Amino acid sequence: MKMTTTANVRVRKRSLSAVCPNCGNGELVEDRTRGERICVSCGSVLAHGMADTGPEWRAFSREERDLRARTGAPMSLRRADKGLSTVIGWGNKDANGRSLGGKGRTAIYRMRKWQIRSQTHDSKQRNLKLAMSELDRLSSQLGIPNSIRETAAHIYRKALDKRLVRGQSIDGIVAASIYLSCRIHVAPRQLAEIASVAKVDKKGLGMSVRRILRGTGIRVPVPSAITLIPRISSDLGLKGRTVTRAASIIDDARRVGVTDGKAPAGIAGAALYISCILENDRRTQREISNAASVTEVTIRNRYKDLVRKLGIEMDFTQ
DNA sequence: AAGACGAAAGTGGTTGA
DNA sequence: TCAACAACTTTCGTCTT
Repeated sequence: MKMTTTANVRVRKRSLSAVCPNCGNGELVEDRTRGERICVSCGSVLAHGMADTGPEWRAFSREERDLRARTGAPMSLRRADKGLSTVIGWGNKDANGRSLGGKGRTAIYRMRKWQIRSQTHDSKQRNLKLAMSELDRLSSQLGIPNSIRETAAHIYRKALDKRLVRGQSIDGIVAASIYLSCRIHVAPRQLAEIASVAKVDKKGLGMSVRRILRGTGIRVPVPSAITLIPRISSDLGLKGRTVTRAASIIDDARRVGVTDGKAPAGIAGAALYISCILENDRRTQREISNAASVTEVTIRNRYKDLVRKLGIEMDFTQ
């Protein structure tokens, strides 16, 4: 993935020329959830992998976090206690160091008791700490923006509450939460993509995803081929015209009903392959299959299908 | 030599009895 | 629970550019 000089991107956002260098007209729009800048008229993705505004450091405990953070405490679902807990110490002394007498002591006992009950202390907190640090690590590596991270954290908490994490690897459930969160934000990543970064295999990840879906009753939109187009085509560095053409091919395909039951990535890859040829912006089947995380064979099968069923004229002589 | 093609066998998931 | 099934993958030999 290309990295742009991200430091400048955000600061100079307003002073950017509003004209797309690809199509010459059109207006540029920043899509923060995907970390991309997009031309509204031709659809070309002009920059991606934009600044990750999260901290560049990692921390494994509250103490480390507090030590490293250079700003005040935000309230975030991604912190094990949402950053809001108060701790009552164990000594039977008051603020001046004097021992407490009988009455004060029983009061403190009572407060301590309720405080401990109010945080399902130990195991859950420990679990969340590990999970949230893994969540940050994974999503940084995948370039997942904060909004999607928060949703992922929310999903993880839900899973934890429903005891879905018991007996499963924390990492696996975290990865699954990220996967689901991406789908909810209609910025789908594929299982294989996330599995390659997480310490779980694709099969295990899929099982965790279904476990969460079943256990929590969360509803997520089914990923469609069209939502995969921006991601795949920006990896390939395609022309804007090629991208929009691929999108319209998928539109047609859906109307004709060619997309049912097929892997969205296969359809997306095939549509891109076709529009690459039509727009004379050639990419090999291998390049596309890599970007779409499917095999060349699948690209071939799908694109034959599409060409046949949509009656697309393919002219290879150009 | 690289890319495209398609056959054959294998895999994991879904469906229906 | 099992078998049948569709979609997809892997592998590999062949053809095309």
